[in-house]
Amino acid sequence: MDQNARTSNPLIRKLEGFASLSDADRGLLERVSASARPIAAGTDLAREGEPPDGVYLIMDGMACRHKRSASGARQIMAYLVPGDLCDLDVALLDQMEHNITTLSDCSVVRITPEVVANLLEHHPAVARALRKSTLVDEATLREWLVNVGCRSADERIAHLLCELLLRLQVVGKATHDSFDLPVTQQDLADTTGLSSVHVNRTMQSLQRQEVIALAGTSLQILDLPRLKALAGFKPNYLHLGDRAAA
Amino acid sequence: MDQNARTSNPLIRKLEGFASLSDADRGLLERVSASARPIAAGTDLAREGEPPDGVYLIMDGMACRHKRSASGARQIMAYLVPGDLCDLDVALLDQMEHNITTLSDCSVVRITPEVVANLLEHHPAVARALRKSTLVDEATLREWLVNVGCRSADERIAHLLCELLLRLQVVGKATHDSFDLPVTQQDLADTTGLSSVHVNRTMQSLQRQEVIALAGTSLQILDLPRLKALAGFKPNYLHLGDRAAA
DNA sequence: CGAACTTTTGATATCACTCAAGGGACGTGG
DNA sequence: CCACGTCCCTTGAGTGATATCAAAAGTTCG
Repeated sequence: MDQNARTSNPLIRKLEGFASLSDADRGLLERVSASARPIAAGTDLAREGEPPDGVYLIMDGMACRHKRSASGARQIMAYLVPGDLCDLDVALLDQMEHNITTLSDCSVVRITPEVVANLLEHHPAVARALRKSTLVDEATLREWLVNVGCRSADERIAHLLCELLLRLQVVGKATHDSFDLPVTQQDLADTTGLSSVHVNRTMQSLQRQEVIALAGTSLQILDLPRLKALAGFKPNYLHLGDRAAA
Repeated sequence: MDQNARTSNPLIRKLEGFASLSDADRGLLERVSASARPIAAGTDLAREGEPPDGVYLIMDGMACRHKRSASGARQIMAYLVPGDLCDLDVALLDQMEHNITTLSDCSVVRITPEVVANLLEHHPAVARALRKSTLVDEATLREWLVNVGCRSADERIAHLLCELLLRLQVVGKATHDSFDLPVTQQDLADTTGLSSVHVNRTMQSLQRQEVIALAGTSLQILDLPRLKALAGFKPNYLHLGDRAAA
């Protein structure tokens, strides 16, 4: 089943880690994800206060969930990377209570509620994988709360980078030790609950320690064991099973 | 349908806000929740690293999800109040990646995966309500991330209290302006990412301003508009619809 | 080539933390 | 019924991590 995982389709790669898919399942997912459209950076896919408009699947690039507090500060609550899709059951809600916005140029599929319902009802393996994937998204959100609630600035940044490396590796968007991080330091600040100035200093410190190297938007992890140790990173919440070896 | 909501069953009260239930649905839920057992404060219902053991439903008291960071700090990631139930699909996971522990003496129902599956497959209105309820739990988690990521100490505490008042009102566990808060200041600290000393000072300040009054574990909101304003509280994430009037 | 955005740097400020000790409240056992 | 232990709340003093402010230096792109 692993040779099949060598598809370049990030959704299929991810879901195969959560359930064994049949050729028919894979074909179906291939067809569902074929209608990806390019979306420019900074585009809202969903807006707070508006009714949800279907389920979005990211095929390339990065997007995020975020909202603003009453005082105007922005909090990013999730990164959506290739293979991620937002809220299977979102159609049940009248209103979004947060925004979904692309952070970089993206390739995105909009899946209608009908197609989602069909997947969930008539394709049990896919349904299981999708539900499991949703549980992992929730676990990730909880881990982010731990990140902001409990960890120091250095730990927060290190933890975020560990997580991204693993998640991107799973869908074939990271090599052994590097990946593209197409977000500003302000975005990282709004993700980690820090100021952008402090994110800058923290990233510099990690570079001076030769734990990471940054060239443009390309991030290389020079010393992953060290980065994990700094972060106190335990990958169990991603429920990757044996894929967590990395 | 509102006269029916006057049941004292917190699960039914909550779910009726999310979908119209038939008498049969209500009867079924009544039967499911009839087997509540008393559980002492400080008991683990689920432990990190262990396989999940079914779905828990809180009928009375308060429990929480929490985990410890590598450095030993505890983060509480959710409060479970009467009517709340944890992760419908949790049976899909091999391992818990967080703990669920009672904060006070509780009355708890363990629902087997089979019963959950039956509810989801054969009782569409109940299934819709349960799924919607899960979406609200997620939205609440996101709001908590905003709370720790963006807000000052006073705002965090005020926001938490606003949320609890509303959630407890929905299930009939709060009067117009007061409810029981059976948690220590250390618990509140681990919830909000503050130190217990600072929680103490913040609570005192809210009392001095005559926004709240605390007598033992009983909390009274003296000036709800003020408390909401302090918190920048917007209840939309709870998806209460017209019940959010409070 | 200029405008807009992002990164970087330095100086200063502050909110919340830590440490440490005292005072209640509550329960248990003598 | 009192003594004692434990847990929680409270207070004060000192500290520190991170924020804020402001400006300069890069970068990107039309």
